[in-house]
Amino acid sequence: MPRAGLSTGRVVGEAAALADEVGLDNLTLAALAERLGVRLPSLYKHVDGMPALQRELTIRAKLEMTNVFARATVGKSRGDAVRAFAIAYRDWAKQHPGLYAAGVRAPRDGDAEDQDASAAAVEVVFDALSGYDLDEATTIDAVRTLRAALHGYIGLEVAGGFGLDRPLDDSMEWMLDALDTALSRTDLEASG
Amino acid sequence: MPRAGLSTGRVVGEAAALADEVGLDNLTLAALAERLGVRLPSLYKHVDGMPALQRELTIRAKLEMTNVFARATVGKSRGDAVRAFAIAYRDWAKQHPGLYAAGVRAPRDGDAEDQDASAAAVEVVFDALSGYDLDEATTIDAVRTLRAALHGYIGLEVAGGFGLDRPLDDSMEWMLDALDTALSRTDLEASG
DNA sequence: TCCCGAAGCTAATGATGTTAGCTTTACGGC
DNA sequence: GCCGTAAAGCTAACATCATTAGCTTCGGGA
Repeated sequence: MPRAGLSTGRVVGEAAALADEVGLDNLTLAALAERLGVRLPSLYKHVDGMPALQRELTIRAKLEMTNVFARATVGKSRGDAVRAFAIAYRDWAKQHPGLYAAGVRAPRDGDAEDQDASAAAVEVVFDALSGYDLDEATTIDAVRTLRAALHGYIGLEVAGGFGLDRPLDDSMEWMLDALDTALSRTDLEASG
Repeated sequence: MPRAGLSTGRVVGEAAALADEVGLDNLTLAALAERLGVRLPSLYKHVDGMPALQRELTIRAKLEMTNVFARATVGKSRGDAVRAFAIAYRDWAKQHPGLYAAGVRAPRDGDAEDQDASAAAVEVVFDALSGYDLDEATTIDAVRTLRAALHGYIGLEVAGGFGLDRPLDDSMEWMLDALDTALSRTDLEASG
């Protein structure tokens, strides 16, 4: 009988694909093993159990998001950067719902690799807002607001929480306009 | 041996308390039964399994939130109403993290009771924003934005996703100011 | 060629959710 | 006050899942 030829990377990759299909909550080692054509305990040669697999997914998600969002916002600033970031964020989250769910988990204390991945992802948001010339405190406020708005919007959207009769794109556009308005106001105040 | 004297209400109530303590993801019928001083299968006399229990929690959460938020915003309007709503929202979510997590789940198609509870909760947000005199489409945009901003903020906050060196209250305040600014701007445009 | 490490397997264990069917309690009707 | 019945709670059994232990075998490097 030939070997399956697994590796940690392949196991995590298939786990991500499976999570996108059935939801992160329904990701199970049993289904993952079957998908890989292998018995369940064999997975332990590549991944140290379910909690460790979830952690791997979290880190992979953060790294991918960092890349995608950085590429989407490069060369843009202010409102353009915010819009490009928002659209990339939403598209990626909808294409990878399981991995996205893994990506919004906070690192555990002392987990340096996860902490680094998180910091890099937040850094992209900082960069996207750098064109507004905000002071330090306001920048943090704005980064938190943008992250919260997008995270909440996506969360409610994929959960089906928006039942009202109006296109979701339009409301997202209004939300981004509102943020741009607030940022420009702060910008003027700070420089005036 | 005397009876435990359970009821559906008591079971769901203890489930909510347990979920708040250990997290909704870690809520288990086994622990719930032990907490109630009863064997696990006995729970099935009052609740129709784990999925049904989660649904009960979802509905209970929406009803409670509707009451709390309505009471918090009564007699207030515009920025005051938005602030009061936001504070009540955040306080309640932090006091009831498990129940809150259950409360942000969308109803399943055809589940009239859950749909009604959801509609009532959204209605409170509409009422809170009524003082801005927005047109219908803008109202929907604003309701979605406010819900998304708060849901995202709470989600990131309880997940420990905000690692930066600035008080969380201050950033929330900035976010609410930004929204108020946007709403007042729209207000002026619409009436000017 | 040999050999050793890693890949994958079987077997066993414990936790959980679920169903079936039994016993017993408590309450309402007589 | 008694008695029958519906509901409450129980034991037993089973399926699924995660995890650990220990075995077998493949495959590349000395």
